[in-house]
Amino acid sequence: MTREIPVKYDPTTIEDKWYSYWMEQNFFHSEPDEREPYTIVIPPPNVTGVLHMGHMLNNTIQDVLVRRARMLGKNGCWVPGTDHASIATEAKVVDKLLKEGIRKDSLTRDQFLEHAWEWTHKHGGIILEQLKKLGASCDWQRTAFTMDEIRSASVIRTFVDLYNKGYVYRGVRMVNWDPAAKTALSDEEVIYREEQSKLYYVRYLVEGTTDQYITVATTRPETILGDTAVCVNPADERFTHLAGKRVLVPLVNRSVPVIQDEYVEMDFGTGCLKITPAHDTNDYEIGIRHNLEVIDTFNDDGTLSEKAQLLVGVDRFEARKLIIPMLEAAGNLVKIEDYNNKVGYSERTHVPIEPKLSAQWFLRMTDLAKPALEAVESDTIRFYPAKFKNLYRHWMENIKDWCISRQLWWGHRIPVYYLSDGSFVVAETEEKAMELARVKTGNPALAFTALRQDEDVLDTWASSWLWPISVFEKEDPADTRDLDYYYPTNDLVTAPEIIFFWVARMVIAGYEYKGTLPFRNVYFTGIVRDKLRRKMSKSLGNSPDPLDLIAKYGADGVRVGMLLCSPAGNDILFDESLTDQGRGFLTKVWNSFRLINGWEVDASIPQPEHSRLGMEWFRAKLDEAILLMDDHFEKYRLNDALLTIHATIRDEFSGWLLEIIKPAYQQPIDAKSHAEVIEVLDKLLKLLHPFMPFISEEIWQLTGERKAGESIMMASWPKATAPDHELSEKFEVVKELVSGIRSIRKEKNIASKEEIELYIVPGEKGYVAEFNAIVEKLGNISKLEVRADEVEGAANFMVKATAFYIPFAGNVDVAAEILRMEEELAYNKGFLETVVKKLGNEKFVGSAPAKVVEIERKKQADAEEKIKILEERLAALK
RNA sequence: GGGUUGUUAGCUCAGUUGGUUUAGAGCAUUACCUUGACAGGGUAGGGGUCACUGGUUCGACUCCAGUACAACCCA
Repeated sequence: MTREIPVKYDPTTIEDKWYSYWMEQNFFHSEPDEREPYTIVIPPPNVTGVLHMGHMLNNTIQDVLVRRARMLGKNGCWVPGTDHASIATEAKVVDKLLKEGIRKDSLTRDQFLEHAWEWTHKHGGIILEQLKKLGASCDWQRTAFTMDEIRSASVIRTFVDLYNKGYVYRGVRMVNWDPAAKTALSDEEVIYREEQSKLYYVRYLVEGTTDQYITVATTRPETILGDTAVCVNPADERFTHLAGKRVLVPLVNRSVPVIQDEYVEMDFGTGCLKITPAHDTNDYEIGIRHNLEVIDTFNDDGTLSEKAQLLVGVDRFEARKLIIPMLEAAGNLVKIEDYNNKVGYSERTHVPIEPKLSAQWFLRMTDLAKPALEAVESDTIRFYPAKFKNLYRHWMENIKDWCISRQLWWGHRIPVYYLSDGSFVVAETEEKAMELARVKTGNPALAFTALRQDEDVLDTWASSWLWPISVFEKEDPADTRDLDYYYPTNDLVTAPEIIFFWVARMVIAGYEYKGTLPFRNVYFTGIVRDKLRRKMSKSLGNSPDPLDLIAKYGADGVRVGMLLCSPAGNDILFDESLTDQGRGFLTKVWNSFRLINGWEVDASIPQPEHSRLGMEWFRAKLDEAILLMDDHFEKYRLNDALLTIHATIRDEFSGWLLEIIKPAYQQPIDAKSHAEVIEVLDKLLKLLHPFMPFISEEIWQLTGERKAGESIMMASWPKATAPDHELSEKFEVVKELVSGIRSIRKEKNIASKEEIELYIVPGEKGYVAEFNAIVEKLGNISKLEVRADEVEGAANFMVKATAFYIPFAGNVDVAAEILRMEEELAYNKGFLETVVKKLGNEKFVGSAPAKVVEIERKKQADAEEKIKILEERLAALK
């Protein structure tokens, strides 16, 4: 059945061909049926984003999992979709409009949203199209978007429900304020950077004195104008005399108390801390404890407000420069020191964050978090690797209320409607809000214009946390057929950096709204970094374009390249040599098939003994590999599973089996061996398919008569029968022997084509002749003979306690031979010594398990025998 | 400052209840093979006192404590 196939494997055309075929056959689509479901929801990428290396890794892993699940007979469903990414997308749209000369504040909310939707429609599908190139077997008919109708309705419904249950509240809190975007940010959206700054020492006059001062150290002298106390540690004896006194704030001469709080570190700065409750999170907490006045001296854009009294309207950084000479002139500046501190920056606008008091919507988390913590603690939800449980627990136990409002337009607008008196109602729609408002006011004629909806939108994660539920919802929320079938999902594949943003919150939402977990297993991938350990990012320009990589190495090559080096949770240091390895393997698989494909089959010749033995051994080896892979998959050790099939194909199948059964040049192969090798190849391809879907499909289609609509992706995962471990172990000795022969050939310059003779002098346990046929073939041996004694003038080597001799033309270098044997002897003696020492220890023999002691005794016997033989042979040579 | 995790070959990493011939893989490197599937190959080799110091144990890369260094998370 020789077919014409190309010498070189061309991934591009073959990958496009099979992806189209799978799509036409609708293999990726899933509908509920009687099979066990296997569900993954994609971590939705940013709708206006493009594919980066992190997505490649993450989605390759998901594809591997879902493809294997289908082959195991499960109803595999991988739901794709995108996320509206409120702040990131809005920032991009604002930038784009600015380039067109349009300022955001010149537009109405509706006009701006029109631009945002236009942008979304233009860029929204790009990333999903890119995933197709990778081979992702997503159920595209289920593609969801966090801002489509169904998902939006779900978000709003949830907000109203949480409000009605008392979890949502409006509060004035210290938030991370982005003065450029003029919005609050969550803690997770702030990036702290080490920065060189100054520590300013400023003295405050003690009230009622003319020469007593207390000196504080601060990095932000411009906030002095908002000071409402000076704080010392109660244990600090240097300041006990000041307790209860008051001091005057420099420049504005406000009288403020000296308070005592253990928060102050005695050995930092002067041991005195100025307290500005409006502009520092810790100061705010202290302010609450000591009932301090709060003076907000900043405007929303970061300039100083009327309340500052001085420098009104000046930007905060300009104010810092200007206030120093003012303090100096007033005689309050003591000294300035260089200082390194960490400053928070906005992840999106890159300006320093201003801690600011602001009215925001919050979600009370403490009660909601309880079942979510329990689920992970009890391993109801499993983390891979498990070390992330610690991180999760730490966060959950110290959980803070979640600030869910954002001062943006792009997102789900908060369904809160204010009345003219400042009171409000919360409802899913304006109409329902109106009803509530009419009841509330007792005025059935209340007009719609009397209601004003909250201007803010919800944090994006307030939609993402519903994702495992909302992707299965229908227009009619009562239609729960899909949700009932696919939920809880099975596996979530994501990055550890969003364990709080997303994973924890999904678990919370799952328990609150479905009463059960959203997924059973969470697989944390690493971060893809470059060789210098920098995270790969577009802004750094250190990331290759994934599509270029696919074009160059093939999707299969890229997938394998990434997985080869990525144990769960470990960062991967990406280098093109990895994808190069992937491509190398692709070529190896192709050439192995090309070899088999090129053989003429002759039904009249019987199966040679070496082929019969080789096949028998390989079947045992393959069974071992299947069991090992299943075990690796079970433990989510995907790269180990890949390494197993990689080694089985490259080393065992191509390196050993094919060499064994390969007919002589231009000779046909017997029909039995041919059929058998196709059979094992078929299994190997199936085991390979989750990792390399394209080449496995291409070859599988060529190895038999396939009907239209057939595909390896719908084939069954191979099952192992009890492997013959004894056989595969015995074969390892054969490998050692063949390697020994190859070494001698190399050492003595004997060409592989040249036939040689092999003489065997067995040790006490004798020589197993079972595999002689294979040894003869692979070693190109013309004569194989077991003897009782030394062969003169021959190269030799040992495997275990058996000596092998190969006569050759030329002189034996006796001196070199002696040297080599002496080295081997020394090694064995050293080894024996450690074993004997161990066995000589009564405590060891007494307390170690019998099995372990037995193994040690066998080591001893083996080493002693080998030493004996080596000594005899050395004596004979000398 | 608090927490978490790590430190094994030149590099990136395995090492799965402490014992499996005195530590494994890939890459890189060295030598040979322009072989009849595969030079994007093949064959054979070199390379490690498992960060350091103690402790537990008959036995420690593995468990415990401390030290040094690194990364990440939180403030």
